[in-house]
Amino acid sequence: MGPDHERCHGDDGADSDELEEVGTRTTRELRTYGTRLNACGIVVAAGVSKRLATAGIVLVGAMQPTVTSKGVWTVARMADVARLAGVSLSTVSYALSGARPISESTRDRVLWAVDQLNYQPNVMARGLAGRRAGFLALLLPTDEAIADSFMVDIIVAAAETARERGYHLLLWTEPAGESAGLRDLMRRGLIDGALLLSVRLHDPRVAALREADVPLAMIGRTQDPDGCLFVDSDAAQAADAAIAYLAELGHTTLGYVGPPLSAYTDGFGIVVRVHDSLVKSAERHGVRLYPVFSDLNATAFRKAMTDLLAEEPPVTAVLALDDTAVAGILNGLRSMQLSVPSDVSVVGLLISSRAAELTWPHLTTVTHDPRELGRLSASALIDSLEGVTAEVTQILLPSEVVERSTTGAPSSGRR
Amino acid sequence: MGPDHERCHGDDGADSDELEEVGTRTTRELRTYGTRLNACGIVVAAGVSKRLATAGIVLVGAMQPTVTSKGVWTVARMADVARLAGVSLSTVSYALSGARPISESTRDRVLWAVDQLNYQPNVMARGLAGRRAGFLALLLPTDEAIADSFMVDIIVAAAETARERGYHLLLWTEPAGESAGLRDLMRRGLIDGALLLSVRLHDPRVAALREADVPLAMIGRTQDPDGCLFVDSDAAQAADAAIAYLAELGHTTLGYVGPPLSAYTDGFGIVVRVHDSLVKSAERHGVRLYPVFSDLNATAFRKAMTDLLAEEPPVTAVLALDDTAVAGILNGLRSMQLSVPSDVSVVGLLISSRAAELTWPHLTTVTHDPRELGRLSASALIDSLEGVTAEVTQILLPSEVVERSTTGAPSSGRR
DNA sequence: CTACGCTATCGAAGCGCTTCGATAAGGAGG
DNA sequence: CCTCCTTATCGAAGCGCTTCGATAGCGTAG
Repeated sequence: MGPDHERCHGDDGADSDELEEVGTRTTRELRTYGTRLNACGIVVAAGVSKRLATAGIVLVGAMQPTVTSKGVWTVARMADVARLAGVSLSTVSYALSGARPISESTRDRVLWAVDQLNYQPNVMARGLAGRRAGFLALLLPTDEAIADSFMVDIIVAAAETARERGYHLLLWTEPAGESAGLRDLMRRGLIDGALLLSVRLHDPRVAALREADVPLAMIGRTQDPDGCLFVDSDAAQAADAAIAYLAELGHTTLGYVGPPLSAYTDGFGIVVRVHDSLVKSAERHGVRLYPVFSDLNATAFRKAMTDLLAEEPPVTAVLALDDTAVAGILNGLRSMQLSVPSDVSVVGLLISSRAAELTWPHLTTVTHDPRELGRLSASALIDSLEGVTAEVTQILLPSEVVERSTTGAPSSGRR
Repeated sequence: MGPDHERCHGDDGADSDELEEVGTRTTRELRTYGTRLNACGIVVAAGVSKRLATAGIVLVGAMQPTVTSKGVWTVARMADVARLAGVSLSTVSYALSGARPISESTRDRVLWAVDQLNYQPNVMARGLAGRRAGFLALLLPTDEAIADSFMVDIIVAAAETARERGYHLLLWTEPAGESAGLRDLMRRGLIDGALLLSVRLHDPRVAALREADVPLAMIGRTQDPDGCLFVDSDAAQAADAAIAYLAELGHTTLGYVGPPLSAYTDGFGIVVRVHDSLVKSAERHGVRLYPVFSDLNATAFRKAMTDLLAEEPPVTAVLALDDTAVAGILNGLRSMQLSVPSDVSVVGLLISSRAAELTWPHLTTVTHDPRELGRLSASALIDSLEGVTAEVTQILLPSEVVERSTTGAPSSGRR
């Protein structure tokens, strides 16, 4: 490793001169990846490039996907496939892309040759020549993130899905609210589409992408996502499920510890939607709901809990959205000598199981698999890119109650 | 959005026919990104492509980086820069890459033109023509991950660093232990180097990459990382710092709740190194250390704690490596009616602050900023790619004690 | 039997850049 | 004053693919 990979760049530049024609194909055509990947040679029927010889590579036989002992390997190009299949370059291209009809027999031969040579299309060449680049960007705001515990899962799932569908996932980080770098990215003709993480109600990235006509899928959604593809947690359904669950347990007075007011003004959609939905659901289910907004620190949480318990009647169950908030609430209750769930039940909304199991007692949550967010958004974006669906996919993921150890029936005689 | 971005692909194919020469440059040369990015036009002095006209775009003036109201924008190519600077294409290339000497005055003019046109080199073209692709792959095992709470931070930091240095970060997911997909990736001539996450002591990915001569940097390290670039947590130092810290508090009998034995046999380097280092450090500091291996579930953790407290004398402090383990231990202690830290102190090794603050009491940790892992590894890899350093960078990141609320002096009279 | 329209395939022209050999312009040495 | 170098710049040939127009072959209708 180290600087070694540069070694064979000191090319004497004379390699193609002393090479004879081999069939209809010059050795130049058969050139190796040696310039790029040191010690990688292509097999030539007769004549050994000086460069390869220098690199100590012995070339034998015809173009085969053989990997010799010394790490010498061959990289088949489309021309090799065409030759082996006995068709022209363009036929191979069409056979693989399906852009024009190719007879079944020809296609079979091409596919056979592809398989024989273990051919992998060169991404760069494809991107340069065609309209499709084969890249999706995953736009990741760097500064903060609400619902943070979902992040890794979303990312990994999106990457896996992209890969399965033949795309590459590019990670693009940028402070939330900016889109200058993103614009550059787009002008480089590099990406086919973008996946937006941590979408705000008014997200400048969306405008930038739409203006440049880069197809995009939001994970989350803006205030008015009309005509724009998105996959989001169904906040209304989750809120309703949570309230219904607590109501069923017998709770009639609930508290909701929401994020600090700044999260609302910053335009985190999920925060706003959960809040509104909780209020509506509480009404529908005939339970009282006291929402408070709390900063994300121990004192604030404790104050929030004190306030909620000072209501008349006091709350018997508390809901929270943020994983820090949940930990803080449990912490606050404990320091007030109240036990969970016998004194107060706690429910976390849209919290990953990873985080839920780091609390004690383990947190009852109303949530869905965060991987679905990554998987579905990538999938929908690719569908739209490839014209599989004519419609704009908009998905709201329903949540389920995962009962762990922070919830129970309200204590009858407390206070 | 949705299927819209495909609209102008229904190209009538007649656009270049009716266009006249403009200066020395045909309108063909000035072609737009319209095929790729619908509704993006390039400004032509005379003659409007039918395709652009159809898209409702009005073209005026000369090639300028103007972004008109309707989202019409121009994408400068190197030829545009060359023309504006009054030099040849190759001169621009050399001026930008520095591959050949270019006079200062010329370079200045080129840079001025680049700035004027807001030129961004096309990544695909550069990758195709040159030896440098401009991509780094971040190899992410999909199945599991020890030290999981570091993951997002590492990923984001690596992406940011790559971007700052002019590289793109590609996310490549693959089940740990496999490298077939990785091989394909490399044969596609797409990546310049790879960043390996969750490296095991014997990691097949390393062999695959080295065989293909793809430069790589490990985040973590294999058993024998000789000659290979890596950035890893300094397990020995962290272990020693933890032991020293507890010894200083007055603890003389410590427990270590290690991951299940399978983590050792699976070859997670960090697990093995922490274990060994703890044992050595304990000896050096003259304290007793009882290591136990525990499965990652509540019963197992409780059993582990029971065992440790049954030692004679019983342990007064417990160390753990995994964040689940830490939560489990705190949980177990609580269910045994023992309080933290007055009865038992708990220290987490290499646990992110995010996770540390989800526990209650907040966990004292011995750790470093996980972002450093991402930042330094990306940085070192790029340095080695660009030949900045001749040496092989191998970094062991030191940790610091972050005292939160789970540690204190041992209670004198317990039990 | 010829004209016509299809379909499957081919050839060639790029995509936007890097890189290599060639060349013009000076400077030094004879 | 001419030759030989050196240095800065240019021109052109690709990189490996997609795509467009052209063409050969064939079936069908006139």
